[in-house]
Amino acid sequence: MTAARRYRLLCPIARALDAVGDRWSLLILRDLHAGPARFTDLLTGLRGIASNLLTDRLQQLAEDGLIDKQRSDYGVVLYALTDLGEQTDVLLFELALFGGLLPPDAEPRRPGNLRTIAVTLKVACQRVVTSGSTLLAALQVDGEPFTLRVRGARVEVRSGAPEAPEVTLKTAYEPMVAAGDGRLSFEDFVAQHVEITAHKPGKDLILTDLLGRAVAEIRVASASG
Amino acid sequence: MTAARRYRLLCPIARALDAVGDRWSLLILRDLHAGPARFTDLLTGLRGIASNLLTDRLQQLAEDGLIDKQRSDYGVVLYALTDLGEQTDVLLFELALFGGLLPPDAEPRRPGNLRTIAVTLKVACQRVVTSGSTLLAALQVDGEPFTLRVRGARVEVRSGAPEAPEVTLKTAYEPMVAAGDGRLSFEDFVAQHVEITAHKPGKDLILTDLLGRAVAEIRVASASG
DNA sequence: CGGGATCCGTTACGATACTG
DNA sequence: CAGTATCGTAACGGATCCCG
Repeated sequence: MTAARRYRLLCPIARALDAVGDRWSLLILRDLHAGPARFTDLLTGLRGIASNLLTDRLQQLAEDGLIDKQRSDYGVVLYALTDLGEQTDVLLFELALFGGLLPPDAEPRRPGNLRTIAVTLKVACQRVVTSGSTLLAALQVDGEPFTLRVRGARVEVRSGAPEAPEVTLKTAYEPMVAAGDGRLSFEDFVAQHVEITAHKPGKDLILTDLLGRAVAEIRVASASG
Repeated sequence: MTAARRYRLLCPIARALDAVGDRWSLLILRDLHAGPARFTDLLTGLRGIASNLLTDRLQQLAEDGLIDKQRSDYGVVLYALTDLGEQTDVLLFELALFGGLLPPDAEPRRPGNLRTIAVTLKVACQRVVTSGSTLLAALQVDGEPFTLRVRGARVEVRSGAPEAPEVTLKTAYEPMVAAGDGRLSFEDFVAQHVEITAHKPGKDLILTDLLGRAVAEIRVASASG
């Protein structure tokens, strides 16, 4: 956001919006919660952002200290959340919670990738995880690989497949969102749209239990307004 | 937001932003959490919004079912949150929490009124209130009257003075925000910027205890990223 | 005076094309 | 792959005007 169009108020809500309030910014942060990403990952994932706008936003977010531009040994450019940027997770989750109350678009556009699911899934699981748990799961959503890791009371959801997963879960994006919105019960979701394979005994139950309580938590939080 | 500039994605975060993501919308909702407001209340409170934009935003928010336009007996037009609109409270609180981590502007502009404080104060108190409490407090922030009411486990913060307050608290806006941001300790805030009068014995202690725990909660939530 | 509507200059956005 | 450059269009900001 250029200086001219900032609110410049003392109110912390306005202050937050001056940093993340313009178009695309929150969606860029959302996708970065799935782990560091290349320019092109973001460009395709955001489905419709112009490349010059992506450049502008990335620079702005970097200026405000929310993201970092990294260049690996072989010249690969990666954008990653800073510690400050990580702290948008709960905020994004609350946005998702509120968005779930609104009717979905009649003919929504498909994003180029599904990094979009990472924050919401992470925070939802984080809220219900029991400390001391351990889990390393491979998720495949419409064929796209993600890693869900629980260590201690800490949950992590990242783009990309894990090395030696204890359990593998395959599902599809649309039913996932429908379950989160409450348009599809968790039981029907699992029965009809989930294929799960345990590589280590019992880990399949741990995963479905975690996901079930995460979805239940979303429903409770949505209803408690 | 016109149809052309909507994201139209399935992702609930994008869905939320399609409803509340354009400029001023979240700040309008923020101010409405202080209770129903007139067009002019919003116009002055938002400090710098153009009247045509306010009209546009109010219509859009009404279309999406977040607010209601009411006309009282004497033709006074009031805008109020719907039940759906009320549910933006936690979202706005999380924005405030995140904004508190960002450096405040060097020379912030003053809003025309202080409705801005209502949501944040309400949700912060809501999070720490002990069920069964009862309190009716008159707040005066820079001379502007607010009502803080606790009934059961329900907290309400509204613009305007209460009828028969059990306690009256006078303070100023800037130190309030500083205390919320953590730039000023709660003890210093109370000692230097708060004038409190109990009209019913003990209610002053109940109020300061509530506020103290609310501020502590904000600090904990901000640090736990 | 409250509650807007209209007009107009400026800025940001969106789409496409192009480059190291 | 990671952007830059250009350009038409839509949104914003400020001011003025209008009507009950």
